[in-house]
Amino acid sequence: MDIYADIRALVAAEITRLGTAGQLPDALDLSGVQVQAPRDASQGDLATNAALALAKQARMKPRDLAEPLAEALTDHGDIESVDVAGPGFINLRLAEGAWRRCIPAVLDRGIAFGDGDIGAGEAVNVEYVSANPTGPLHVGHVRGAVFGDALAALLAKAGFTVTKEYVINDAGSQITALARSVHLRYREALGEAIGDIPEGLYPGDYLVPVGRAIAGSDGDKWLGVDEAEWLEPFRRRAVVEMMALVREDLATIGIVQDVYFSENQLHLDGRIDEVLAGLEARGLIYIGVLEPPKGKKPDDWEPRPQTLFKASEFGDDVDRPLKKSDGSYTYFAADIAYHFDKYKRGFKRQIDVWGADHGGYVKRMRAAVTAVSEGEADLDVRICQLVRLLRDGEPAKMSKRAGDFVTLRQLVDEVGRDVVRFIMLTRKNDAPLDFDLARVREQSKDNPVFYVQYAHARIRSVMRNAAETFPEVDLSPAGLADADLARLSDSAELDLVKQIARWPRTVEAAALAHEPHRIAFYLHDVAASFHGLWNRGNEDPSLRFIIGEDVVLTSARLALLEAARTVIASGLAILGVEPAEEMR
RNA sequence: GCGCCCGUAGCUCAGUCGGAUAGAGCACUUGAUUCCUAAUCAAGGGGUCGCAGGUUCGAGUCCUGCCGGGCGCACCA
Repeated sequence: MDIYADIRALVAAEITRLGTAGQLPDALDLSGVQVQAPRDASQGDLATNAALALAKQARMKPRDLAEPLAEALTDHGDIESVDVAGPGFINLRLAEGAWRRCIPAVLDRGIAFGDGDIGAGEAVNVEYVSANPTGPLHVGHVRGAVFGDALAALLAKAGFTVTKEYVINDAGSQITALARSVHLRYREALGEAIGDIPEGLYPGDYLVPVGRAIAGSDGDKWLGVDEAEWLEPFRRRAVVEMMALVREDLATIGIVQDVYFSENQLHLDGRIDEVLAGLEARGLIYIGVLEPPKGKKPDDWEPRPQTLFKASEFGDDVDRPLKKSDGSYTYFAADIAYHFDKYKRGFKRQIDVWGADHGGYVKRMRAAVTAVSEGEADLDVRICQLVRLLRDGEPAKMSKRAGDFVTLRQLVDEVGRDVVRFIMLTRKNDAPLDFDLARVREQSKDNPVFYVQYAHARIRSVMRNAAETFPEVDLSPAGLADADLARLSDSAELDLVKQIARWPRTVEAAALAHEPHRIAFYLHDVAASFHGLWNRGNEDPSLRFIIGEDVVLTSARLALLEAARTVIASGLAILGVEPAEEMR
């Protein structure tokens, strides 16, 4: 149940009814009508902008529209009072009982409370991480990984059918460099002194076991033979090994994707030719010469005829090359084929999660998706800005075992998986993020992970104690659902009830905006309400949760706490963070 | 030079498809422990929402221009 949606439906029904009855214009477009909580709670529980939103098309003054509507709403049982305020807002105060009804609903549904249906089962593809398979994941990958994973979970909760995908860039020249690096390590494993790793190859120690493994399985069969012979097998073997490494890394922060898609397969299957032929047939490809970039002309720039895609017809600034000067495909061409493949697999909604350094690539990719799907598919690209690693406010220094970067694993080893995931989601994706290794391990409210976890653990603790006080009472969610909730009458208690009631709407809004960080902020707010309620008991013992001589009151309060705990667990599940049972 | 993103309290940031008197944490001041971790809470002060125009009943939010910062900028992936 979503009380916001219920009241909006009620408002819409009344407008329609008044239209039919001739008191308001008929057949108004109600799409702009919203019901939301006013910023200032003294104005009421809920407010609707209906009169303001409809004034123009109804050709009426907002207040003239608001009056009859307010009058009509007064009759509804859940609505205690109605008044018209400001330019034409209709402020509603709901009966306390209407709010309290969400508590048994939460207890009944558990963490499924908040599951929505705005997705209506529609297929969405979320592609994230997609790091080049040339080594372990590093901190630069983590934010996108966590963001994409949480976004996928959020969309699933909102009722979309989500596929989580990783595209393996296993076709480019960096894989050739990787294969050569592995071959060096292979020779090393067979006893050769290889000296320093040459410039342009991958120096990281993580390739040592790969070379050793090949030496173990294949012996010396790749020694002293032409590169032409060993290169392809080494490329394949190296990619397999690196992807195993990547998946292990992802598993440490709880990420398992549904599809790992090989870009190389697109080349092998001739799918790039295919999609380009389609574009060519529609006149969207031509041979042309691009202008040099203004203000920053590369030294070796020369006019060069290339195969170009008319990206500028679909909103990009210039047309984009599909083939390199040697005639081979650009990465962009492969990416077009890849996104076309997703479209053919049924994804009209596609989301790509990229790092900040790919910002300049967004327009052309969106243009290409529009072109190949003939406007049927929509691609949203979410750019994750950089993460600055700090320690007590200073740039963090960590040993860099894997070449020249800090790995995901080092980060997880130091602060733990839940902290990594939560902190990465405490900022909008398009804002830079400071990750302070010292602060996130503090057990204080400076640390939002701790703060939310603590709220959950505290509620668990209350439940354990209540079970000792009332051993004969059924304190399970099902048992508490029958509690006499009319006993919840303190304003701080009702505030928490109202916050819990906002959960379904929070999920819906965050999913539509593709903004999982809103979940993290909501959870922080719920935790704050709970901690506040707790401390009310310090000031006034009659507001404590466990009242030894009053099992009915205690049950009502425990029902509220269990609902709050459930919503926190429900939100943490989206973020991929374990709810804590106790803090030690 | 061009494109994208960001600019909100001293600091770090929220801000609901445009809504009412712009919010939270930190820091500062003051206060609160018989429940169940004070690992928390309550109260107070603190703002030209970068600047200037525009759109409209209404703009932190949308549009245009400028200022400041980040990222990117033929054929790399």
